[in-house]
Amino acid sequence: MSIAATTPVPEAYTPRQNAVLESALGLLVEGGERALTTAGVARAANCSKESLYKWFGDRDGLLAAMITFQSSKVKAEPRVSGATGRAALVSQLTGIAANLLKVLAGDVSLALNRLAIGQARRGEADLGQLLREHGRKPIETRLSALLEAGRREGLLDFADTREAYRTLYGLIVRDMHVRLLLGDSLDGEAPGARAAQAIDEFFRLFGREENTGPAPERTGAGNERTG
Amino acid sequence: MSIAATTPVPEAYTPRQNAVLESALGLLVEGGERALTTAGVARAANCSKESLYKWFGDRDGLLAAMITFQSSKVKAEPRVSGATGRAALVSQLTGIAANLLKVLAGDVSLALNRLAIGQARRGEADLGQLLREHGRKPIETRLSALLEAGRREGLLDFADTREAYRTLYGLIVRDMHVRLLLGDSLDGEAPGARAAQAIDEFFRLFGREENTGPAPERTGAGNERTG
DNA sequence: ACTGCAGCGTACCGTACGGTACGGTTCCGA
DNA sequence: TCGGAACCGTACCGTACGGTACGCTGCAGT
Repeated sequence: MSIAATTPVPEAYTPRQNAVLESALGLLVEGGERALTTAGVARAANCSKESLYKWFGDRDGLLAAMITFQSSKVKAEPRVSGATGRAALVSQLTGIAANLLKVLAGDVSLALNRLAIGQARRGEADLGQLLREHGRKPIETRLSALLEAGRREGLLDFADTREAYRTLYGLIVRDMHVRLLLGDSLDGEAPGARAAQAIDEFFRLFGREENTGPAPERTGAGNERTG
Repeated sequence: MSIAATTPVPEAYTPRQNAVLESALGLLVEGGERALTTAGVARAANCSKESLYKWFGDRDGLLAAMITFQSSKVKAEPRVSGATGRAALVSQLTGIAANLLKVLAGDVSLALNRLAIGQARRGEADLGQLLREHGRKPIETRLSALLEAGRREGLLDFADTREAYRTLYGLIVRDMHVRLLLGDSLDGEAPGARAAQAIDEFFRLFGREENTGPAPERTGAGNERTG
């Protein structure tokens, strides 16, 4: 409950601490949570347990620091380009979608999500909230901004941004994330192809046909799918 | 690794063992995995640890038994009605979707998924595989059968059943499952409304418009293809 | 009534882990 | 050169947990 409070202010760690967090993440990606013992982290990072406790205060503090550290690494997202038009919107959405799939399927992301989920209980959800805040909020804000821009341009038509975002998320990710979390391996499922298809489906649901050229839905032209 | 092998054949437990598994599930729903100690289960179920080990062989065996037991409880699904036509298909799909949402959001399901996910590692995924086998496979087969029936009736149009199923799953569940697993609480999001909307969206993607009109009874009519 | 079995409750063991303490070393500023 | 701070490595402590052993009770079969 005091995860956000244990770290007083710094929020940015020294290079040495970053290295320790890095090897801790490696340890987590390998053997899972049970491999993430304080002694193990100290041994893997060539540091002392005493330093660990001094820097992160607690084992939970270490876990929280690992999450914020990892999210800070992924923050290197480029800004949205100012281009307008349907093609630009589709391109940007597809890029974000593919990136989302790639991130979600990454080893470190999966390990951290497994850690937070395994930790979560009914009410208390320490790491889960932290992970949602640092991992999912950014994606949501970026996608939502893009959707609303598309709506302002008259390319998209939806009432509730959050609802539209969630549907888009569902079309992109489907059950892939939970399957991966449960240990399944995604067979083929190239991120790029899936992203493009999801964006296409999203436009068929929320696109304004006047701007899409040959309106597919009303004319019964058919929605051919390629599996 | 020997989860499926530890239980020799029975697969069905005595009432006493069922009661023990029930209280173990209750213990898991409450305090999470760390509350699920062998001593705790024995105390909560008024049985001895020795009996626990005799019945389930191992702590992992107990966990696996909890999963199979819980899935056997949910197996009380009614068969599909033989009714045909678009309305009947929509009704059945909506019912299954709402039921899926309700099950996924259930306390026991969430607790077991958290347990299996927390346990899962890169390669090894003991409980995860078991959960996928007993929890997700049934839903997939039922929904897939329904989708293919709709396609045979000319109500739906898709090439790959598995792909269509996954998109439907994404439309229904979206990010709700992972959010719940991470400890978030679904704000409003009534299962019925979400299910109906998801089915509607699915039909807008994969429905054949020619048949959306009043087609009340169509006993096994073929696929008339226009154009 | 006798016997054996299933099961409860408890005690016990070994290990593993979170957390702390301590000595030794390096490095930096005075 | 000195003092101290940071830190490494290791040893140590208490506890908690998985797993086993043992004594006792109740019940079925004969």
